[in-house]
Amino acid sequence: MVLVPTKSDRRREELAESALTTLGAMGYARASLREIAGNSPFSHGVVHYYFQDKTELVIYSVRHYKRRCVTRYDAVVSDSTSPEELVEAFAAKLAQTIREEAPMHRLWYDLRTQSMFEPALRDAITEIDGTLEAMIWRVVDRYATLAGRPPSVGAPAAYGMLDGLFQQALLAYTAGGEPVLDGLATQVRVVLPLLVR
Amino acid sequence: MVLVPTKSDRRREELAESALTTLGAMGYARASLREIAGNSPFSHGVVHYYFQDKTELVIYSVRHYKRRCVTRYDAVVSDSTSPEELVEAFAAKLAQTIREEAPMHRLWYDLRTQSMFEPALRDAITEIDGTLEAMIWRVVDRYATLAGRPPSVGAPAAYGMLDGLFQQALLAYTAGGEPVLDGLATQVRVVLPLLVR
DNA sequence: ACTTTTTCTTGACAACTGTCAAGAAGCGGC
DNA sequence: GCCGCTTCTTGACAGTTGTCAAGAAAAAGT
Repeated sequence: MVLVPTKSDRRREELAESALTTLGAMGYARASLREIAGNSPFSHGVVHYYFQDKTELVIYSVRHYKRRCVTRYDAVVSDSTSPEELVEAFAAKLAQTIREEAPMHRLWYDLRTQSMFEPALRDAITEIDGTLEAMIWRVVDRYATLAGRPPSVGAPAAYGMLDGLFQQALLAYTAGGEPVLDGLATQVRVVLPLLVR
Repeated sequence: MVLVPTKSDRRREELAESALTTLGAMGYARASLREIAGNSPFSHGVVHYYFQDKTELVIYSVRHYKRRCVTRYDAVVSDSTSPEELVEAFAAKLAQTIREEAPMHRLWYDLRTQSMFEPALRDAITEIDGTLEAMIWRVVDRYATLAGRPPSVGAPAAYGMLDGLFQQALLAYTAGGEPVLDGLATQVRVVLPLLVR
């Protein structure tokens, strides 16, 4: 029905974009609505014109972001013609997204953790987490196909393990910067082959 | 020098214990000093008599807790006589600690994530994370020995992957309760063998 | 018993929070 | 130019936060 986004929709996206900057830099708890509005072209009151409350803004923002990003590895999947090529491309992409979007990833882990304390976040987080699992599974499944061997673990386990490595790398990157990213690539080269028979 | 804990030390532990309850239930950001003191035999002002600020109290508390808990799997390591036995005991212990200490684990992941936004937390978190990695490595290394095969990944990768699975299970347990814990045990039975050649 | 020191409570502070209402500003149609 | 509607700003509200100082209470020392 709604083919073009309404003027209201575009404002919401604009606000969401500003919110993501602030949220990514300060985290969920420390990012106040005034601070968020301060990094936007608007004043602090406008938030409640477009969103019911802070939670709705945050959920909208992170949904907005993740929608763009669940396709991050699709090119890796479709362009690779051998298992080795896929591993390299995947490892490179992982390191790249930490380098270029660390604040967004920090925000994501922050929100996912907060959802354990704040039920209002739970549904949205669970849904997004599912799309991330599917995203990772497309990579693993494709790797299995290229290698001609069946996966050795299910989608949840594959996601859990790779997400654990990613989170560890993000944490180390936050404290130690660039150098640690090589370690992540090395780990991925070792781990992906373990995920197929 | 100090063989017995001073009276002051015991008060600090007492406060830390109360703080852990509140922090575990509400998370780092939402647990105010008044709330923490409210769940203790003292009033809210006493915190600044024993701790310089909130951060110091929180770090002291989580250090206090983790010191007790890094030995959690040591019995598993020393009592197992076959790889299969170790896997079962380890999987059972993982599920048990989620069941019995979920709030503490939520708090830990909360603090670890906050450390990416708050440099004041970083040193303590990094140090504790190292002891957890060592704890997990003792399990994996022992499994490798019992299986008569060398580990296929290093300590950081082993910790990253297993921690990822654990965190995923904790998240699912928080939303879905008891039933999901069987899944964790199943995953561990599949994954541990992948960590040795 | 009196003094000194340690321990703890109370009440206040300035700053900050999410929320909302009143009205200004902008903008369409007429 | 005027009206009505949408959009946005301003300023206020009630509540909360970490922090700290003043002094009460308790304990220790003499």
